[in-house]
Amino acid sequence: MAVLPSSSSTLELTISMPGFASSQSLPSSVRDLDINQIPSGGAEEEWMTMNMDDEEESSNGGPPRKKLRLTKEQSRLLEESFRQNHTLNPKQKEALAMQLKLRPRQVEVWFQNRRARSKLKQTEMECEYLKRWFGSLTEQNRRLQREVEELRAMKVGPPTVLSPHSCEPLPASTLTMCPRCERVTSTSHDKGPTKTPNNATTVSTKVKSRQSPATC
DNA sequence: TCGGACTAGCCCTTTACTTCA
DNA sequence: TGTGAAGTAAAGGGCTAGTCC
Repeated sequence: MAVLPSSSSTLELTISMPGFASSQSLPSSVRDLDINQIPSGGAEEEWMTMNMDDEEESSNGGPPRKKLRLTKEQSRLLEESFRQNHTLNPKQKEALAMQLKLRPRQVEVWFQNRRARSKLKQTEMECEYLKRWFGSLTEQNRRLQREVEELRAMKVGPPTVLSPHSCEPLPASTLTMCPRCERVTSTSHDKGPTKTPNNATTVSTKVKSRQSPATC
């Protein structure tokens, strides 16, 4: 299993640039449109207002906000900066905004959205991993149940389970399945050392906390 | 030392807009 | 040409930590 994060806060993802791939198929006239360039054919003042001026305008009953597409270069620089740091201090934000000819608020919002996308991707990957883990545990459980049935059926055979206390072999007839954790135990409910599945120790703490209480 | 007011930054949810199939 | 889905920029509200008085 290759995708297990060591911790949810430290997962590094390689995510394709949002909207970047899809933009490749755009007509060049659209793809190369630079939102920071003044559109030809007038409306210069409006354009400057939308890009650099007071951002409260649209919330005060002004003209409806216009959704802007970031250019490839802006996206590239933002991604690059995001790779170095997932958060920006005010100075970095200001500098980046200057460099990109955007408002600091736009840079801030972009980072917020980018963090959200990153988190979403991470959650999806964790979900996928847990699904697969669940599947393999289910299969393992099935196998163990079959094994128990077989052992019960062949009572005459030599016992294969040792008591953790006495190290004496336990008769198969004394073995039961714990209804809670579905582990095979002896009827004396010995508390021997338990082992988690191979990867269990690397699952995030959230997952760990949902495991059954150590009653078995 | 404690607590209330204020501020900045972040997250989460929602909205608005664009693009594409 | 119309439409729904997906992607994403932006807005707004809530929470929290830090600072000041």
